[in-house]
Amino acid sequence: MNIYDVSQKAGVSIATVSRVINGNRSVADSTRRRVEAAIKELGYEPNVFARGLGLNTMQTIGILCNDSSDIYIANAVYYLQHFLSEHHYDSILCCTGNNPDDFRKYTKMILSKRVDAVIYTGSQFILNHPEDHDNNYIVDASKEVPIFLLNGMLEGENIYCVVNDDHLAVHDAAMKLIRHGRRHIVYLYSGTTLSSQNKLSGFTDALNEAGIPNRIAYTHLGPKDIYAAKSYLESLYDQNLPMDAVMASEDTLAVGAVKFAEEHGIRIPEDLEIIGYNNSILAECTEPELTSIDNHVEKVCRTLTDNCLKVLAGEDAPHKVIRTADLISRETTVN
Amino acid sequence: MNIYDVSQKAGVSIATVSRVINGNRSVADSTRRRVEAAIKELGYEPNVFARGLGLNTMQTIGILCNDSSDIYIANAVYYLQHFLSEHHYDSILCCTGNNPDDFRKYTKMILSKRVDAVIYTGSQFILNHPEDHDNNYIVDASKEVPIFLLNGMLEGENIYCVVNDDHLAVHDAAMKLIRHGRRHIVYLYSGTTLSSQNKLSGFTDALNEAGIPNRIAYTHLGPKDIYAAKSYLESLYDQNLPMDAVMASEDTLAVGAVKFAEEHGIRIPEDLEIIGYNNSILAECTEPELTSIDNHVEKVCRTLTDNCLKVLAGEDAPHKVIRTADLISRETTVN
DNA sequence: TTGTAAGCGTTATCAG
DNA sequence: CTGATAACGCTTACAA
Repeated sequence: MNIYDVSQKAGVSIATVSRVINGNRSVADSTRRRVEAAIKELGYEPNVFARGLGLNTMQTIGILCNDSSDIYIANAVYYLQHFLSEHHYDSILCCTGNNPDDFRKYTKMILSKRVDAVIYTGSQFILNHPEDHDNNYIVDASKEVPIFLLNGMLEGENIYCVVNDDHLAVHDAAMKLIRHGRRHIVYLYSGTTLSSQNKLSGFTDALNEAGIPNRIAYTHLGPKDIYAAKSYLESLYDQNLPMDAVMASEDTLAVGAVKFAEEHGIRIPEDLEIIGYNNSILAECTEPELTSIDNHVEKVCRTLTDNCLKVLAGEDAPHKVIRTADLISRETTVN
Repeated sequence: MNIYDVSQKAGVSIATVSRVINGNRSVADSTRRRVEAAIKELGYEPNVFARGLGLNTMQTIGILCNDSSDIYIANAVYYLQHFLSEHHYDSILCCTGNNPDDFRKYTKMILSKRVDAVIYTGSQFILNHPEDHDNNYIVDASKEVPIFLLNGMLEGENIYCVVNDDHLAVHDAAMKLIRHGRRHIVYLYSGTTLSSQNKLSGFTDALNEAGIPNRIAYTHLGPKDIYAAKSYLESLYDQNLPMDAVMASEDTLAVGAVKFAEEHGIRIPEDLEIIGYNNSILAECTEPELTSIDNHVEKVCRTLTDNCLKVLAGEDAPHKVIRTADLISRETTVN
């Protein structure tokens, strides 16, 4: 079953069939109808390989992420795939893990599949040693296909970024705590990605602006470490260090803070306010429920895929979109 | 840059280059080395489209799921993609939603991409009205490529299933509660999938075996409805119906049960035991932490991909693998 | 508006 | 063991 069968059935040449399939204008209406009927009747589907050979595209987008089982990433992947499929683009998913050496490897792999674009989901893909040309793997890739970064920033002619203003979000949340009179705020974070750094600097900037001595304690934990967060806070507690609020770069870490407070009879939010990040379902699981920063994954993904579709259609798109996140107040903060 | 360039550089014909690329035995070692050197030097990568055209395969597996943002599914997708990529298979991800009409549509779509196999992740793909030939869309697909069902059961020559014994897991967990003296167990569940039905019947069978009048209350909620679960329990409570344990088909629903108990000053586990399902991270977020049934997603996925790779290599594989789940005891049950 | 025919870059079948 | 050469199924100048 191929294009010849259709052409025979419709009594036209394969060129005409091809034109109909590709929505080419110059086909007489009557001919078009005849061909469409033949296609339908035979249940014909063009061979994607042959099509790809001719067009050098397969309507497929490569989605790279470090770990699609992470709640935040899983949501992002879901929305990306969903929005792209609305426009008849398929998604090839590839998880790289967190080893930067693998970023280049998987980028090459996905490019070798001749995807039409690559989406990097998560700021860990942006490495921080410019002198080592660490990010060249992305720049190189951008010479082949347009590149889209979700929560990553990189300049480049063929590179398009959508980022959350993590700095601002954390800054404002910290300011809120400071206005509540909190002076001993612990910041828990994980990783050293661009996003992590922005969040952290948002926090320290807020303290500095408020003239609070920047002797806050903070540490570096894994992204899923509820218990590491809890025991870190316990170690501070055991040292009798004052602590009246906790901010976290991930909801998981904030969950650890809730557990810590509960175990030590510390009242939330009276004695300890807690703010998480991502506004994931975890924020609704704890008691009291977590106040958390929501960066609107769905909208971010929509913006990114809109840009992607524009670029693929040959239109212009902004190289840099900055979105703001919102604080969702629940029960671990005052008010 | 194509196979001709390589052949020229190596001073051989394209046929020989092709043989080297495909690991064909009948190439002299010296020739092979020469070709490999040329490939390396030129950084040549075969064109996947042309390759696909010739071989009619692209080393790609289609993964269908209803919603990849669901924690359980996200984990499954992660492991599937990961294990397949270890064997140089790429994954096309496609989320169908929960409308059965779309199952056929997306199946067709993914088949039109000429994937080498299709994996259906989740039991909702198995519909329950045999008289309507509801599942023919899978059977039809199995005529084109091998089909793998994760947590779904369907007979068929080219269909391979890996399922958890949900019935047994829930049955045993219920028995445990009964042994603890619980007589008023509420079962919360979501959906009407095969898996849901098995869980439910495991529950009712246990009650029957124990001679407990099967006047348990249970209800039908969305899979992510923490609050629906909570308010459903509240409605029972308001009616003064006795209740000394809650079992749930999803951790989210069990989280709702914890919230309910907390709000009404009901002691866990003394007055109310609670058992969730999936042993997700949610089980670790509540206080007390949830006892939950773990069905070992990673191993299930490993078994499935092992089978898949075998079948694609032309080897035999079992059409039906049944795995057992384990109860992970935490703080919402006695002992 | 339509058809002819030349690619696209492989793999696979023959001969040699 | 190696090389011509015919598929593979489609797109797209170029002609008509």
